[in-house]
Amino acid sequence: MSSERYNAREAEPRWQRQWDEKAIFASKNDDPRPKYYVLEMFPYPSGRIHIGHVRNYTLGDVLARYMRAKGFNVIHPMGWDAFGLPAENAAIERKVAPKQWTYDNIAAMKKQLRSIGLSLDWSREFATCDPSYYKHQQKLFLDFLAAGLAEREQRKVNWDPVDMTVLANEQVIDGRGWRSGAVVEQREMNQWVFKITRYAQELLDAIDTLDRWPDKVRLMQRNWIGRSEGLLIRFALDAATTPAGETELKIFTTRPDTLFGAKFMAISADHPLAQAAAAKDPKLAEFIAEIKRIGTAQEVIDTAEKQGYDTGIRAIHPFDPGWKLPVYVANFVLMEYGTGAIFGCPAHDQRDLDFVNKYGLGNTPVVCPEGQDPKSFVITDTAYDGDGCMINSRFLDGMTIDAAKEEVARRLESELRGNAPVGERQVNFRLRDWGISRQRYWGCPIPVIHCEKCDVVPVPEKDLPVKLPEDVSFDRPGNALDHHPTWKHVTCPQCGGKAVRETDTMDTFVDSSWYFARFTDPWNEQAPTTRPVADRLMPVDQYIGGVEHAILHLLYSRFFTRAMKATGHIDMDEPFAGMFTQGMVVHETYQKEDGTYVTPAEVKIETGGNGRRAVTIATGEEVTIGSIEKMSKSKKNTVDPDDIIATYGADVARWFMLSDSPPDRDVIWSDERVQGAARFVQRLWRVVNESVEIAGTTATVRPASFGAEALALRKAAHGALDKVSTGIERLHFNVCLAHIREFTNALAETLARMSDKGGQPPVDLAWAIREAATILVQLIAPMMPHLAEECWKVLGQGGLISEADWPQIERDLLVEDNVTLVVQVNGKKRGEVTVPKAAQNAEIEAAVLALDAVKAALGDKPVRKVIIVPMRIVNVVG
RNA sequence: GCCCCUGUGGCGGAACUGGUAGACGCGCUCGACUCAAAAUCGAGUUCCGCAAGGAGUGCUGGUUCGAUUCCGGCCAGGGGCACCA
Repeated sequence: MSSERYNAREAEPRWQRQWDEKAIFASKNDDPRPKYYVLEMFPYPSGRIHIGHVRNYTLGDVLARYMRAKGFNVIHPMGWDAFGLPAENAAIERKVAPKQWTYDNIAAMKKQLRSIGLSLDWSREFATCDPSYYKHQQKLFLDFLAAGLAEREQRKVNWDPVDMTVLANEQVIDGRGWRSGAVVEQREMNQWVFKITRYAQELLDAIDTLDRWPDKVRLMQRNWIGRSEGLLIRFALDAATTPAGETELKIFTTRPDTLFGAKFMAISADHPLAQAAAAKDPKLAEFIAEIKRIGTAQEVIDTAEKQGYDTGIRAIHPFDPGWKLPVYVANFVLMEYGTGAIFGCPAHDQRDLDFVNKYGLGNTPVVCPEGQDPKSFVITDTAYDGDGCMINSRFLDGMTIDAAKEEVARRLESELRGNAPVGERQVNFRLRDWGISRQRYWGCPIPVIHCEKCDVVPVPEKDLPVKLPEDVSFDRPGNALDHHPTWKHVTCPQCGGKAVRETDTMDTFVDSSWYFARFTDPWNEQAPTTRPVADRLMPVDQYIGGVEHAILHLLYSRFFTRAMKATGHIDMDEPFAGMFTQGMVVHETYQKEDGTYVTPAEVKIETGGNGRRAVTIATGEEVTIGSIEKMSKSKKNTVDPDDIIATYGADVARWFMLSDSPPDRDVIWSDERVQGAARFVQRLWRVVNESVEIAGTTATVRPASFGAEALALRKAAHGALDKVSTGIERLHFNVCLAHIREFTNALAETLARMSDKGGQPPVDLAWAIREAATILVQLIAPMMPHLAEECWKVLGQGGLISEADWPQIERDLLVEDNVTLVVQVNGKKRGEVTVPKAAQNAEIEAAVLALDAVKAALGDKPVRKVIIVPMRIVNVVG
């Protein structure tokens, strides 16, 4: 063989330098071509790129490079989601300033990203911790505040008394703070919230328009928003039993049909009525305190028993003034949902049934399943929540559930007490407003000032950004910003009196809720976006990231885009036209006999006829090959992108990431398969070089006609081109790669035949070989750009393949004159016939019935029917 | 508990709107080249069977000339939500 092995280690940095020097991936906002915006979720600068990033960015890069070749102005930016807790932890543990730590990490990771050969537009880069970014975020906050989309609210939060900070639910483990281990308290605190609930219905409805989003994500968002329709009912309270001033109790129910099965009312411990009653009843006060102490942490909810305390208050049934219902304070009623009060219908709700069975309140079934005799229908310890016919319900008897719901709603809506109707149809959402206050230093400062006289005063726009101080100390737990000796002390912009800054910073999810819009014009120093530019470049055409962000990040971004529209920063509702959730990279685990894990780099896989075994490289000790799991430090089943690139090169890593597994499923990292990718790199290199050796590079005139062999090769080339093009557009990369390999095999076979014959190919075949090799290289260019550049040079093409146009498909070549039809007898394949495409059914039938295999399969049975599916199949029914 | 998704060779997976199941790759077996190894090339590889042939897409019914694909029931694995009234 004349050609040398392809040397990725030498070639890759060389091409990366060339791309950089020519800045070919930097997109311009005045580019007249149609835009295509590809975005992968930007990384948190933890210090190192992990293999999941490599997958994420490779997927996006294939699409970006393809769309660029198709003539689009591709926007493919990258930045850093740079605020967050790890920087503060580093500051505490390693005595390095959060800012320093973050920017060092960014520099290191940027270098790693470059080594992957991604076609990123670094001219648009920013980090969310840059004051030039968060300045605009503060402006957005002020605009939202002015528009009533940001508010201050009393909220219950998880408070870690040792670290002196609010914790997210995910940071509370078994009721304790994840870092301090302290028992977490529920505290009422003043929090800044974004009014996402104002868009609940809109966010829900618009999910239907997101036709390029995964169904799974859309469903998760629907469930998260959690719309339910029901009836708000004002129960009157028996005056003799209630604390002063309380005359009614509002409840929300989705089952007004079961109103005649009511046995009790239950209210949350936080309900005002409960508070009022507790003022007079020390035992109740104690009960409430107990409930609050236990809290509502996940663990507790699963195990805690339903508990209630009879307040002595009696509510009056809306359809029967004489019917009194006891009002309990119950530990399972949430103040945050509905009105914080319910009526209990034990026969048809399991939780209510458990409750009455504990307190001996009994139950009355009001919905009778079909085929059941109402007289003998009894509920003991399993509630019935199915369909049926109303019973024991006076004027509702005999109705369906739906009719009964309607009737109750109709009657209560028209019944007035005071000036208001007793019942009101209402829609409730599970979605809550988004609390954004965090008692953290390393986040975007909330630009408001608290003045004793003027209350909350927005920071004037001219004073933005409110910059984070850099001389902070992390000696004490809690918010370093709050501890800073001078930072928070300011004069009030309104009255000039003494005032303090808000020391809470924004949730880091805020930073990532609009970065995609900022990428459209990160150079604008005056405003978050440049309207015409943002309107033209948005929405993101294809967004790619992990499914773990299916709800929060994507929902917040959808809200933010609407809020930015309402405040005039952009003119659209949906930020992401296409969304793709990629799977994880997983790996086998290896365990020594003593149970300790070993990294893949430390083991060697031995294969043989009797299976695979793993031994350590150091000692040869056999280790157990364990389950395939998400890569994690604790299981030590990680691979380092740097190692992979150093050993095999970026193209191999990229090719591997794209092969075999569909991008939305998990991919198993396996060294054998990585080697398979490496083999393909060399094979492709050989095939291209051989093509050039056999067919030359000199451009020749396209022959007027092609012989059979040349034509076959051309058909393979254009067939592959067609399939790979549509495959990339559908993100079916694994199938694209299979087609590329098939086509490579076809070209290699043609070449092999040529060298067997030992001669020069005829001009038509030489031309076809050159064409095939060129198309092949262009097909792999989005996936393996470095190798493609190197091959492009070998092919004698000028310029960079990264700047070349996607080849034109000659559709004529995809059309066949003859079709091969599969022949079945009674649904079983018995043979094939090849007929002219224009053949009439009668001709086809005759040809099929003449086949020996068909005659044999039929035996002496007569032909009853012949089904001919054009272009596909013939089925003879005997 | 509620909702959703997925089950195809030894493995990852392919199969357009019902129309040749197993493309492509990994692994394995045999062979060529080599003193040898690596690399490369060739042949084979769903199962049963020497073969002819038969069976086969988690199991089980159904619709259809024909089902991996559509419908019903079940089993297994994974995910989301979860005192949501």
